[in-house]
Amino acid sequence: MTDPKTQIHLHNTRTRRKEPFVPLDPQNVRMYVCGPTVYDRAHLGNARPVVVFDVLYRLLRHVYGPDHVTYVRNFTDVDDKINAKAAATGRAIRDITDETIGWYHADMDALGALRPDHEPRATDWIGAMIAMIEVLIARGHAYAAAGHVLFRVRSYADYGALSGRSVDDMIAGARVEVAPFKEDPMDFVLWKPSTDDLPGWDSPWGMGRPGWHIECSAMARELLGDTFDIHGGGIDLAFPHHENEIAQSACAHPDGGFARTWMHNEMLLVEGKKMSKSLGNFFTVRDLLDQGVPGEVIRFVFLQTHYSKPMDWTEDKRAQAEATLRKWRGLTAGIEPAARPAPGVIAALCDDLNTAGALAALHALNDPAVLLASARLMGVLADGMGDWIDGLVDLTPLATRLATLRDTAMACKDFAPVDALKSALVAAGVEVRMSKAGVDLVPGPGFDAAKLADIA
RNA sequence: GGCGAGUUGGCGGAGAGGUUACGCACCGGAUUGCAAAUCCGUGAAGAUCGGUUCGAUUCCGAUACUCGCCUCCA
Repeated sequence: MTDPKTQIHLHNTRTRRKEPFVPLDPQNVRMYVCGPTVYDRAHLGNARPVVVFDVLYRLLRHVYGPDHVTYVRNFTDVDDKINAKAAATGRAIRDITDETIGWYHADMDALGALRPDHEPRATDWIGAMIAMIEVLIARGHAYAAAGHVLFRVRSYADYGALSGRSVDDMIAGARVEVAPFKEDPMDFVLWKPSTDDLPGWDSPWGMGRPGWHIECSAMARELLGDTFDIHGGGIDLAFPHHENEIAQSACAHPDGGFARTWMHNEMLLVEGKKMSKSLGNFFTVRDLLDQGVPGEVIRFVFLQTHYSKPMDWTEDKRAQAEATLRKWRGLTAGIEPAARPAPGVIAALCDDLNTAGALAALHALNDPAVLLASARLMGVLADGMGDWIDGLVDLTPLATRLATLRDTAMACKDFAPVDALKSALVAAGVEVRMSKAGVDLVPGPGFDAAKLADIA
């Protein structure tokens, strides 16, 4: 499967350049992506990194072999938002996080995203976090104060390198009150105390719970090692989350390089604004699925925009994506995929995951078997994702009826009955194709099976 | 205020220092009982102002606008 001529290039946030991707170990390419905090349904913006890094995962598996890629995506199941929901509903935290993880899996599966090789839950790795915090304290990079443990940003000279800012700049722009027990305003929490009504674990600093960033540092190290290839997530995580991860990992294990390539996807926009809870402009993946928008269509819309650019979700894009998929599903129906995807598609994906370019290359293909194989490399036209295309309605009887009416009309020159039936079918969203060969009925965009009942 | 990203034809959206991106829509033609689908074809672009160059939408620098991020709350 490995083709020595296939060279992947990726834009590295750390160096701000597009670089040739050279894995530390081609036998085990390692990628960590920041996953969700599981307190509610994933909104559409949460789905973008999932699809982006799913495409990367598929590409890496294609280039290095399916057994030579390790993909880790965490579940953050300890967080104050979860605590708040538990307090508000009276439900157990584990109950909430289990349910939310189930939703997440169902929704991301619907988008055709492969499950990562490991999906660690933060609460299963508290010990590793405590151990890492102890190392940081021992090495002088962290200090305990007032039941908290804080990371000493001044102890890490490169703090701010990823996001391109200096500690002094950040302090100058700071607009938040500073806790009195901090040595420096920029110091961030590694561990914080828990009261009896909050989830807590025993630690050298008393009952408490981890801060936001330490989980990823600890779990990435446990599952991927001190140094690994790719770390990904949304651009909004670059600061402070990833900056703090780097500080923690680099200071705890200075010999490891932590992640070599950092990749960040841009935000999903709605009406030109980032989709976020605080703006109230969000909707969930499940909302769309329930409205009848197939996961494959959502995925296709995502792929139309390069991951490094903001993407506006619009009804128009949804309709176009659906039309294209209908066309391709029709072209590839009953066809076996070719042995290899098209070189042009692979080349586009290897060029910093140019999914829009790859889609364009797909349009240029004229062999359905190659189209199918190439599309599947990107996670579309997959088996099991195309159920939406067929609907559950057999249109054959109506096609036969229309053909009979048409034959009669051709003889007697009265086309009114034919046109009446055709109009009804069109009104129900059916594409009517009449040719010398016969009549073909295909569910089109906006197909509504309920309206067929009136015809029958 | 600091840091980062973006600005391409009606819409979406790529690549490349000099030759048609592509998709959708539009228009013309073939085809059709009329359509649809399909096929063929035309037109249409790169925020503004400078610079480098024989030549820039593509490189460099400003300006404008848009978006994102800026310590436990997010």
